[in-house]
Amino acid sequence: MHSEVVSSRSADPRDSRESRSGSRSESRGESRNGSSPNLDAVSLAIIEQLQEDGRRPYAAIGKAVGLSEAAVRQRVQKLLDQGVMQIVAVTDPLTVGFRRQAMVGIHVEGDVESVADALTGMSECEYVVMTAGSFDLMVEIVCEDDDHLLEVINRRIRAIPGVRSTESFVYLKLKKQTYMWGTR
Amino acid sequence: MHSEVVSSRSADPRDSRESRSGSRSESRGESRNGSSPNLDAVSLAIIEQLQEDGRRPYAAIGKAVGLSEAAVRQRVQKLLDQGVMQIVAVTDPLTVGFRRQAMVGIHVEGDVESVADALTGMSECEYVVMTAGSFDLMVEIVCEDDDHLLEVINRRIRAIPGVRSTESFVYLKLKKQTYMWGTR
DNA sequence: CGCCAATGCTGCGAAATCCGCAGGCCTCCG
DNA sequence: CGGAGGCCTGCGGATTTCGCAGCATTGGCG
Repeated sequence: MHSEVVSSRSADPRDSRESRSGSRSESRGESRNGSSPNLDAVSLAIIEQLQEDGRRPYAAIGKAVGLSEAAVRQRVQKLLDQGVMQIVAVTDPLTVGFRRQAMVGIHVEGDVESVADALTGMSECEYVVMTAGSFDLMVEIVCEDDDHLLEVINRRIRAIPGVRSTESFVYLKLKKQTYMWGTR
Repeated sequence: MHSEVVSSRSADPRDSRESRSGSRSESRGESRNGSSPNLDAVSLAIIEQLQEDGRRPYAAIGKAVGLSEAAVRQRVQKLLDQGVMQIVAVTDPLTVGFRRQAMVGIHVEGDVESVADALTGMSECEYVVMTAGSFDLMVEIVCEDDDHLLEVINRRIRAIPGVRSTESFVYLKLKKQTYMWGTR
């Protein structure tokens, strides 16, 4: 994702160091079944606990999964360091002042990845994915208002070399947004 | 990396309701459609801190935003209760065993919302949004493998009454995924 | 104007949690 | 056999969380 994994301990405000774990390359992962690092049932259970409440105490998690507090702490730290998991605050864009969202499908000529990289650098792009199908790229955009949205799509995205054409899907209503995979 | 997992803490997280007093916060809250959160600059700064590290201690946050520990704690609790924010673990689907993702555009005849509701009930649908444009709905799907994906798209989604046709965009590579709304 | 209720911040002990570290088991090789 | 590495437990001490009482500000109202 290009962003960083946050470390959890700290107690020091400027301790925002991040751990670099490859993470960018394993999305290539086609490896049948063997790709997953060390995710046993216990780690999965820990993740599940933290999906319910990212601030749940280690001791409570340990009781739920059958491990000591220290063991849970070590596992969580490892999952964070490895980039398998992040513990973050997620918000509803509408409630924090972004009133226009859109999905944009993009047709590319030439190198798709370079276009994707350019999009990745734009702060308004929350989500950039290379796809198979009639679009080469799909991008989710979060803007403050219509003017902002127009400017991003027409001036910025279409100005990227290699972008042949775009098609926009303005959000009318967000019906569902979860982050619960791994718990099914 | 990509993706994530989350889930709400306790009761309904989507409890988006507004506070009655239309407080005139100088930030970007703004009402307009009813959901006006009273988000001032300080709450935004708190959210920003928690987007970097969901487990950051209240005292550290307070030092960063200029508030006491107790005040930060009260604000965070309120943001959680109001459903403005969630603190959760997010994971990379690939590392948790989901190897196929796709965005599906859907053409609907008849009532769009009822189709959307049906999709919302499917656990494989992580993201359901009603859009303006050539698709009426866009859905993100997370599956374990190709068979699973095929079954979801061809058997389940197309079986929903009102679905006229679908177009799939299988993910080749996820380039970016952030949760930084409200921090720009 | 004064009063009252509501809101939001601070400060402060007590309780709970986090954190580092010292072992104790295992397993895996050389 | 011996040692290195991985993972767990247990344990104090430092830190953080939690609940509550005070205080200041704001807005409604007679």
